[in-house]
Amino acid sequence: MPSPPHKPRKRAPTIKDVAARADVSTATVSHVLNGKGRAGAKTRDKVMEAVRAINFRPNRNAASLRSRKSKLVGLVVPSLTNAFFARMASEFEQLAFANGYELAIVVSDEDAKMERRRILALLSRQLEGLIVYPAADGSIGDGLSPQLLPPTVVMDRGLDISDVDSVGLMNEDAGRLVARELLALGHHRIGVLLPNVDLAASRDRVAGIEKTLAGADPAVECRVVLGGHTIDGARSAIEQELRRQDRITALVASTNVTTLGAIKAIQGLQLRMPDDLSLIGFDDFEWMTALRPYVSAVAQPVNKMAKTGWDLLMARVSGQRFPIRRILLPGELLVRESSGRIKAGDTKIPGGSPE
Amino acid sequence: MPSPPHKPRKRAPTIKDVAARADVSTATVSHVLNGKGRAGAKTRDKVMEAVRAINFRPNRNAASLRSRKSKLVGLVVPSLTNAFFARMASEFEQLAFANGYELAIVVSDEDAKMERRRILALLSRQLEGLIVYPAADGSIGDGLSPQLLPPTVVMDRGLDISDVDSVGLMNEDAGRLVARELLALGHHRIGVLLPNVDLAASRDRVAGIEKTLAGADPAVECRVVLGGHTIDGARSAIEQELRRQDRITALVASTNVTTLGAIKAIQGLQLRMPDDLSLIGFDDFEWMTALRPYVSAVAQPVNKMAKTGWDLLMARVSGQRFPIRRILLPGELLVRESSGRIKAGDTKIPGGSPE
DNA sequence: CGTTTCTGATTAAACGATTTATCACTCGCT
DNA sequence: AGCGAGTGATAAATCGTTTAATCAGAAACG
Repeated sequence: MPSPPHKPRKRAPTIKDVAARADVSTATVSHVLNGKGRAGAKTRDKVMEAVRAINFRPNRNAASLRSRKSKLVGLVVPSLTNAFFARMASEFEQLAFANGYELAIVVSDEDAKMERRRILALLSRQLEGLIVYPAADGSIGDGLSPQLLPPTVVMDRGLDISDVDSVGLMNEDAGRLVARELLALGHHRIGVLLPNVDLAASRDRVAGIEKTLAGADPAVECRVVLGGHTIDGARSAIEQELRRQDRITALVASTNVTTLGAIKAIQGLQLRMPDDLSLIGFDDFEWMTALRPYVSAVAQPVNKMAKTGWDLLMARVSGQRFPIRRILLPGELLVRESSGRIKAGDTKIPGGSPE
Repeated sequence: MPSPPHKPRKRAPTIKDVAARADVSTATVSHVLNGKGRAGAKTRDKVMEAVRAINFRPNRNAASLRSRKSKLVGLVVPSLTNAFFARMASEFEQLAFANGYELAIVVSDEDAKMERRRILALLSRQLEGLIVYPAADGSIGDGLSPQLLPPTVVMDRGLDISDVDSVGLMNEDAGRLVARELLALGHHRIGVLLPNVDLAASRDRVAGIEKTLAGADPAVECRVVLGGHTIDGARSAIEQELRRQDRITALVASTNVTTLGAIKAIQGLQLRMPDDLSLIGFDDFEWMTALRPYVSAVAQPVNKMAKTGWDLLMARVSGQRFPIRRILLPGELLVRESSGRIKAGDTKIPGGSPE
């Protein structure tokens, strides 16, 4: 048997080691490293030299303890397998690092209780700021008092939470955009597939759609279907609707998950887009270009949203005081291949028309 | 102008506050909370009561400082927008939380220098363990000495790094699987699309393919194409090959990114799968079911990989000593719609098999 | 009853940084 | 020469926990 590798793993050098080697006090080392106090040019060099020589890296736990600055911000997302949140997490991670912070990412799994536990765990690390995509609207962490939290920015959903800044999409406007497009294409039975009614974002998107449809000249029917947070859940939920004799002529999916679920359902029933049914989804990812048809969707300004949220958070973290800010960014409707004019004799049972 | 919200943000309660309220020493509180020392039933109750009353949450920075246990493990991934890594991150996050740890996720952006910087930043948080998907093979963090690192598990790539445990796919076997399938289908000009030659994982997959093809009875041509780490990069790289007169009859894409790139290229050139070209990719995600055709691929045992890596790491973290372990898990070839027999007229090889 | 053993709880010293207050010294100025 | 201001560096307290070392008292024992 090969002998186990001998790992010395000697204790990491501390600021004292640096001080000793540079023949100065630890205070001086700290000052040099953080550029705080005054320091002469040659001592500065001595210190830096020593730091390099023994490969010193300050223990951030100790630093945080004393300075009360953790250089840590938390990010709570409902899921990382959802490409949208993964993308957002990626954006925030970049921003954090670029600003000398670290990002602690936790996953709430779309569950408020879990969200609470995760946030509490984060809290014990003394984060300076928190970015949350709440699992449910109305509160953070199932009723966690904002008093207990560091400066917080709520993203995308839960804009109705009081006392916290938030950044989101102009959801109602996005809904309007989609509805208008569909009306222009002549659709008159429109379905809306959303995860559930607990999330303001989806609710608002639906509201935008409904309000627009309500004013339509020839009356337009609007059917709302709840699909949950999984692709297959959404698929089976909408499948029922698509099997109806008088099925909808167009479908709006209010999230990327429901969009994927809708596509699966549509494909499973051998319906063709946009001939048999128009589909407009939400969110846009590079890999979606591989889908046939290339699905029309409302794209969110992912980059700008992250930047806006981050800047807002940093403003608070740095102690600026200003009234609660609620920033909404516009979505962009990308008309692609899955939406189009309704066919003349539209109500037809799946069975396929010849080309 | 509305007045800014008045945030008191009073200092968080400390263990001293608990001690005072329960009328015991801080040591006792600590003992009760961590179940370490001896504690009487009634004092235990008093303490817990006090903890609840003032809503005490221990400052983990202080705890880590003293106990030298950070309850933190780091995860380094090349990207979070790549669904595979996002999925893995998600798995590890679950595992970490379930075991009372927190996961610090950092993104190296496929760049060794960046990987180094990120790891160093993590290190200052005193992590107990590190899980890395190296950006490049042969070393962690562009030559970071394992001596400086906490217990580390290298995932998926870089199995040739000495002195660290690792978990990966049986890449060469996976390559063999794919090659055999393609041979069985009668293909004789096979392309392989991989990001680059710097990563052992892809190299091994290719090696498996090449070795298998080398032994084929009627000689089989194998063309290797480098596509980089982006979908569009892969797309344009393979497009050239697909435009050739004597283009390949089957293509293997060694990662999910190159798979997507290949699909885009194939669609762009109006080629049909599997009639004009067979495609077998790597990685399997739920949303891929929305792709037409549903692409054949080698699926990695994501769940088991994460679990294996985590357990290995925890074993090291808990101080167990054993020889370096390199664990390889088998991939599973999922034959779906994008791969099939070559069309009869396509081959000009004498003696072509007629079915 | 005296001694030992256990039990439950405390005291006080870390842990590794930051920060406040202070100090010694050099200049510049009257 | 005397004094105030400015510079560069330091000593020591501190952050909120954990933990090693004790300690007082009760129970057990001969």
